[in-house]
Amino acid sequence: MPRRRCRWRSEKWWQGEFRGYGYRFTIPRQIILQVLDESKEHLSAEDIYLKVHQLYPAIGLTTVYRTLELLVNMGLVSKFDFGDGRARFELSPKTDQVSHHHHLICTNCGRIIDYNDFVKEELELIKKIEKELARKYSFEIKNHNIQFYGLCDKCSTLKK
Amino acid sequence: MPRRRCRWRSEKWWQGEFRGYGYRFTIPRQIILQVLDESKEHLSAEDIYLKVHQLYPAIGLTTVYRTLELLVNMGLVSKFDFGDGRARFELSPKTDQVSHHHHLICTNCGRIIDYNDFVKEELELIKKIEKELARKYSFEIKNHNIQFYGLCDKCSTLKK
DNA sequence: GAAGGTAATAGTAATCATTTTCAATTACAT
DNA sequence: ATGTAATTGAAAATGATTACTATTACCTTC
Repeated sequence: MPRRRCRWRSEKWWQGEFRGYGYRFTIPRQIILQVLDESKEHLSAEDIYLKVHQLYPAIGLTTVYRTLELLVNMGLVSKFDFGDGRARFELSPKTDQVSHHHHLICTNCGRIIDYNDFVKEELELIKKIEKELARKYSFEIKNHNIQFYGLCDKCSTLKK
Repeated sequence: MPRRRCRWRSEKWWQGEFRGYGYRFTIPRQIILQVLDESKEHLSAEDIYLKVHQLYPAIGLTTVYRTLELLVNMGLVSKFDFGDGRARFELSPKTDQVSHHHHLICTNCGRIIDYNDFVKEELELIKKIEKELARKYSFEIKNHNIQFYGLCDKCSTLKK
């Protein structure tokens, strides 16, 4: 089992990222990144707030929202909508802690399955599409989102 | 120029769809489908309500929401989230009034561009992925969603 | 063709995630 | 150490969507 480094104590690679943008690397920002780094799940803003709050009760929900927005703009975090009325957040794959993946969403129970089968093929096609669309529509593509909706095994059998 | 048939006067093919589900084909439902059929844009619930309201002021916003939910469940309408906090609705491609397409979303101005370049290739890959994921995760895929985020030509040049 | 029963509707009020406001605090360059 | 703009937290505001309730439209059965 790989030993987990205590990332948030040492000078973090994120810190440089903040400096580059001219942002301060404050405690709330550190803690929020730490929480995102530690749980690979698809956390809502409130989920994150609750975890952050355990580590650092002084950090408020507003700050969580504000920080997440910042991180999304910086490209460190990806924001998703799975159709349940609340946004979800994950560290971006470019942070290389996380492998590139997409999502299966059960429209019945809300379960989310990450998959990375075919991601290579998907990414190849996406790259090709991006290039063509950039040319045709003069559109500068920064990001993409692929998701499948349907019924997970449990809900699928339940409905029969 | 193809002559537009006056679809909502004649017995509409939708009507049968409703009967099949055991739902009534009421005036609000007709009008909402008509509005969706006439404007190929990406309308929010309120956009739809305003258009519906011009044709039939008695129809309320609640009914619009309820009907859209019904239509989405029936598969006649697709629901999208473009990240601006309100859902958007379009007639589904399966209604064959609309060609299958995906979306480019400008994260700066919110402009939406429909594209159907590469859709054939996308659909082929998607079909392959669906089959594999269905097997591997016992997941019954009903639908998919592909979108690209970035900057449209105007916003891209503005930022330089 | 009328009565009865259920589905569908409108309007209002409530909900709930997310933003805004604003005064107080803090990071960090000097 | 200090000044200053960036950052923060609490409370209030916002805005899309949903719940509730009384009413109405439609279909069936007689």
